[in-house]
Amino acid sequence: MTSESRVRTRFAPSPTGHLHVGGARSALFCWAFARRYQGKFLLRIEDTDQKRSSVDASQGFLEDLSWLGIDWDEGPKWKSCGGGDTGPYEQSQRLDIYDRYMQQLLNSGAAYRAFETPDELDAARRQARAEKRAYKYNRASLSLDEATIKSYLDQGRPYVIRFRIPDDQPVVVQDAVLGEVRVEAGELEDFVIRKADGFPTYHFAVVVDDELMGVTHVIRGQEHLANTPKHALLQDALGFTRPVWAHVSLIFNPDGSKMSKRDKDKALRSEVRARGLTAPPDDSDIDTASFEHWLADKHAQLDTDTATRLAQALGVTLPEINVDDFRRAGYLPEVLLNYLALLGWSPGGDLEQFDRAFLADHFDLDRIVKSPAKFDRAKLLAFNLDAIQDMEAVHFVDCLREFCKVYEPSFLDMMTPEQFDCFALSNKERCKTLRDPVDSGRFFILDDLAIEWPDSKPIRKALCKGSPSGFDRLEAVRETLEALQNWNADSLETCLTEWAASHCEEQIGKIAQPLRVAVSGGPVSPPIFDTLAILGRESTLARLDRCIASRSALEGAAT
RNA sequence: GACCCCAUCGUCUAGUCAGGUCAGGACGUCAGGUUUUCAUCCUGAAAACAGGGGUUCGAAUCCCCUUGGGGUCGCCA
Repeated sequence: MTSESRVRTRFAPSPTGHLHVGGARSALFCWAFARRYQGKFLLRIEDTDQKRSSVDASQGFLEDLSWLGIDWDEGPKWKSCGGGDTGPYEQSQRLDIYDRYMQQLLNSGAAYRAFETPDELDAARRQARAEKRAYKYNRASLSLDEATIKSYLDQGRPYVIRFRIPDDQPVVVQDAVLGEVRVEAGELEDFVIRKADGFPTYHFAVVVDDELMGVTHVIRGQEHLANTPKHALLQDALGFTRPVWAHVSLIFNPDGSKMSKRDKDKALRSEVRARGLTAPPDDSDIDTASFEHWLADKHAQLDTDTATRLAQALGVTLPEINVDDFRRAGYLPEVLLNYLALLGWSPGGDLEQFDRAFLADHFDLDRIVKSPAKFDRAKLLAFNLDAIQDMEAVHFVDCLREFCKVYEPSFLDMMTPEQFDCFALSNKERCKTLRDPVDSGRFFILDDLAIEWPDSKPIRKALCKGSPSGFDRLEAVRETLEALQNWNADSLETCLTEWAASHCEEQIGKIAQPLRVAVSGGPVSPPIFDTLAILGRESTLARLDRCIASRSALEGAAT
């Protein structure tokens, strides 16, 4: 491959909301393809919608991308990524560039000014719909004479610029995954390339930027397939070279609906409607005006924090759809990356689990799957488990510590570093996510006085059933524990195994489970010796005593 | 509705481009087993070429139709 034909790919998100998994997969494919051919991967922020763009959101994208390990060679600067000399990489900074090319099209007659108002167009669309006709812009402004146009301009009438679709010629585009895609003449309408506010539309900006940034391969979601003929025509009119397109199929929810970044808002809105709420719940901390606006506009999105608060107030579980959601849920970045790659691409054969380096060596366009894929959380979870089990123990401890630092700082505050290490290690073999240990190990950081033994089947089974019962054994073992010399997992194991030999017919479970319930308030914990070691002698005995003291209440409830 | 895209176990997929192995793997499911709880772990099983027509000695594979699914139809990207 010559240096001129060096691969250059780009990921071009609009900075609205967080990076969702579909976008992440597109970015990953672009990245992998560039790496595979020693090319460049660029990042460009498509912020030509003044109403929706926000600086914060694009920061979120960068963070999400870099968490996944997708680094970009050119684009916005962020840590060690970004830079490059085909920028600026924010479209809002490139307005003068677009205007130049816009003028070129205007001069050649390939584009023209159109003065219809949004309301007029809206009415025309509705009418077409009512008449069961496909709507297409009627080119009314194309036949305006120059004097009229000049007078409109003098009056300061707002206008857009439309691209004039060449007549009578079918558009054929080659797609690296789909093959030839053909659209007959007359199917396309004269689409808008510059909005009334002077900003280019997506179609125009994307074409100009891809050319100027030397993009050779455009890998993107199939939702863009219908736009591609428009882009091809624009490129032809501008004298640009067409890139290689590769349209990747979409990712769906298990129920078959499109996995959309708006799913959270959808879930929230439908709950709000189901309850007939017209004002935000008291504890959601949302002001009424923005709540009403959000409720009325199905395109509106709540930011993550607000959505989370509202979900809590409503008792709704939000679907995981953004990269950040999976991070919060305790998935490992390399696992998400692996799974995402597998959703729509495969290396062939039976290989499924691989890392970033493998992708960078082996990824190619010809193995991208054409059909849409459903996102299977169970499989992701299984991959995450495999990865955690394969990890070096010390690395896992580091990962869990990092996770807690961000999402569960109380675990670090309430435990000594030694306790935390032991806590992490005792969970490594049994957790599927980084969140599992903190969810199931909440009791570790609770005050001893906060542990309760609610009346439930597993608790009664462990404490009340049998003769001797769990309570009987707890009372019997207390003294032995109190007298134990060195309080650590090994000595606890020796001690309790010996004790079980003489008191439980060598069945360690007979004492393990009552102890587990006594110190945790529930039937689940890490291995019992680790659990007691982490808790320490003082907490263990305090919880034991309180549990024993609750005996009559629980036995009373059981009858 | 119009246009475009897609179609192998429940799910992700290998096999398709160069027709010829009991259609392979993984996740999930089910049945056993190991285990101090949960989670692991081990063994085994059920499970698919959407339907119909061609072409061919032979079709998951090539062609056509039907059906089903999806995308797009914005001064969003």
